[in-house]
Amino acid sequence: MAVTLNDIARKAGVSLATVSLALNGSDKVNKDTKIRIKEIADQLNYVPNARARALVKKSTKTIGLVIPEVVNPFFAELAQSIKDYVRSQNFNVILCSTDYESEEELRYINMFRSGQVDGAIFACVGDMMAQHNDLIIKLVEENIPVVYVDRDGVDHDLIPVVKSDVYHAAYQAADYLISLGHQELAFAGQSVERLNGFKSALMKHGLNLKEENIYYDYLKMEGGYTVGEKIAARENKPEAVVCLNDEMAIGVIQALIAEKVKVPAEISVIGIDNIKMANFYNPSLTTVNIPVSQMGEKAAEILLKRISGQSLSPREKFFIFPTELVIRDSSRKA
Amino acid sequence: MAVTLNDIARKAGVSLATVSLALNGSDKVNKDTKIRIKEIADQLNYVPNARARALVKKSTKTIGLVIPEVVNPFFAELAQSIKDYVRSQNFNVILCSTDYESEEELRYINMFRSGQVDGAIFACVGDMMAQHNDLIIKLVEENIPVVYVDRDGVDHDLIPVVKSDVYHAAYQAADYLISLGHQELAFAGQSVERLNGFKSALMKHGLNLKEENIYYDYLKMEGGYTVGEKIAARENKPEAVVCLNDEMAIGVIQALIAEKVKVPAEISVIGIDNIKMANFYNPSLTTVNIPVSQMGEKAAEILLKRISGQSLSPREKFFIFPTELVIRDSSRKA
DNA sequence: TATGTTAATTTAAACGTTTTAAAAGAGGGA
DNA sequence: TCCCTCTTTTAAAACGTTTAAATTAACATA
Repeated sequence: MAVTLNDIARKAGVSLATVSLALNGSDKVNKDTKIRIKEIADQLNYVPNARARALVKKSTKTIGLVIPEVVNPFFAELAQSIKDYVRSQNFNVILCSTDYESEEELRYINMFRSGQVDGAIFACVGDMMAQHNDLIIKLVEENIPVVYVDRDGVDHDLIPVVKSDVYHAAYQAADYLISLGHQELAFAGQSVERLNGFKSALMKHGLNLKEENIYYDYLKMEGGYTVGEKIAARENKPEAVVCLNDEMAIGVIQALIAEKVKVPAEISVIGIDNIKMANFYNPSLTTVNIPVSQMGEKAAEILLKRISGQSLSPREKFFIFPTELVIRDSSRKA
Repeated sequence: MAVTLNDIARKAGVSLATVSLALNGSDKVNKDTKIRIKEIADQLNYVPNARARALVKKSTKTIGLVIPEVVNPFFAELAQSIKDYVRSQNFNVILCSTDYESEEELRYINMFRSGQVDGAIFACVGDMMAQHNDLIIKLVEENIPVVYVDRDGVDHDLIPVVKSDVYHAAYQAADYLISLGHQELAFAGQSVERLNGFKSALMKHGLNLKEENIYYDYLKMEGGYTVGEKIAARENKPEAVVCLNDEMAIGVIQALIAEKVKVPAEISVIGIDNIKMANFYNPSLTTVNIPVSQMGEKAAEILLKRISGQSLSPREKFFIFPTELVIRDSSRKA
């Protein structure tokens, strides 16, 4: 159905090889024939068959991106920035969302092994994903470069990692709240790294953390909402709460407001990520900025470097971005 | 580098064809050899080369999805639902975001023509995109099925369209506000169809629309914000405003609040889409629900039907979803 | 013994490119 | 005429599958 090199060759009265050469701009073919062939190709509206080309060139000009879900402002922005960079280098991206299911990630890994992509970025979090690390290493050994974004690496020499300093982000958040005079802080969300950063800030100021102030709830708005409800129901409430991410923070605030607890008058709430919504929420959300777009771009850049066979500088093998406190209206002095 | 059928054949001492047949479960090959071959394949960790397979089977088990941007709750949800359905049928999706640029869409169309996908869904809006309709028809004629989502179709028999009744959605929004007793209504956003729905509601109630009450601003939160500012600056403000989508509505409200205009006490604001955030915003957003997920699933279902060569019922060629008013806290009686 | 049947395996072509090595053609000089 | 060089074109292999058709082997039937 579709036009092939052969069709053009027949029409131009030359061999298929000449056509291929001509269209690829080889200087071995006569100028006039080249022009003639190009004209015919245009006229027939020829588009080379990517599958056939990929088969012989061993390159698909496509990368895979594995994220937990698109419906998540953080990962959406990550995806966007990766796509933007990669696209500027004439690559495409196959978006693979796992819905936090380990099984799904496995399917994607196999798909990548089947030669569908030239490389892949894994931005999937979660402990059960760690079990795939060896499979992913196998991927790399089969010459399909991989870079991790915000996922703990295995062996930096095989798999570069691009991260933000979320430990420090949580530290900054807690430290800031304490500097406002708050003494009893709560933490919402399940993330060892962030919880540790949170803890270390308390420790530094000689505050101790009660078990009841840690809420291991689901990392989305709904999870935040239930945390907010639990807090609202307590007699002696914490003075401030650090949330794993902005979505949770919004959920927490929403629940508190619904239960007539004033934010920030009675409780300060702070998020992490600085998604766009943080600035448009009401009250606007104090948070810690994580430079997602920059991270995505960096990861993409590193991956394409790897794909084109360039070697990486030591820094690029473990690239960590700093975070920054963004003060808005969901927090205030004690 | 990667393991091929040939490697397995050599190791098993049979021909390549037998291996292929065996692994594809053909009942022509002897039970024992089949088992033996499968064992060897497992042991070598064989994954068939998708490019080669695609070349001969003329099917990639992949579809393309064209949307304006991932960083947009509406399209993110659409993408998610399409991916979910398609994935359940063992297809993958290449996500293509155009950033509202016509040029980008063109590149994607050509990529689709190159045999990268078995079919495509176009959810891209915008007038300048219409100029690609003939190219897209060419795509279909080359046997790459296409379905449109929320994009005006050209010829229903070639390109099925899945829509929601946005005209009616805007009508519902305006009609509801009028029923609350509001007389002077504003509209924010550029969408002929929605504006027309809005107008028809006014007309039905004998209200006339002043030119100054139409704000043709950008369809995102920032756009909404500037609309909000403009409204706040006016002496005689409209009593209520219908926004093209929830994002704009949030922007409008945010600006109004910043300018000390109370929502909904002084102005009612209503959105369209019913994104998740609408429910978590503060005040929670009155809006008109558009069943994105259902639309995505339907579109995917229709596309896969087409790909597998099934014919469509007349209804499937133009599938329109009803919308539904969702009353929350950003609107109230005059 | 010849013939037919069935089951298992293999050969070979095909998919649409790229690319290397070889062939063909055109001049030019001796 | 022969040989050399240079330019242009072509043949053919390769990429890794699938699959229709051909082959082979084993065995039963007449």
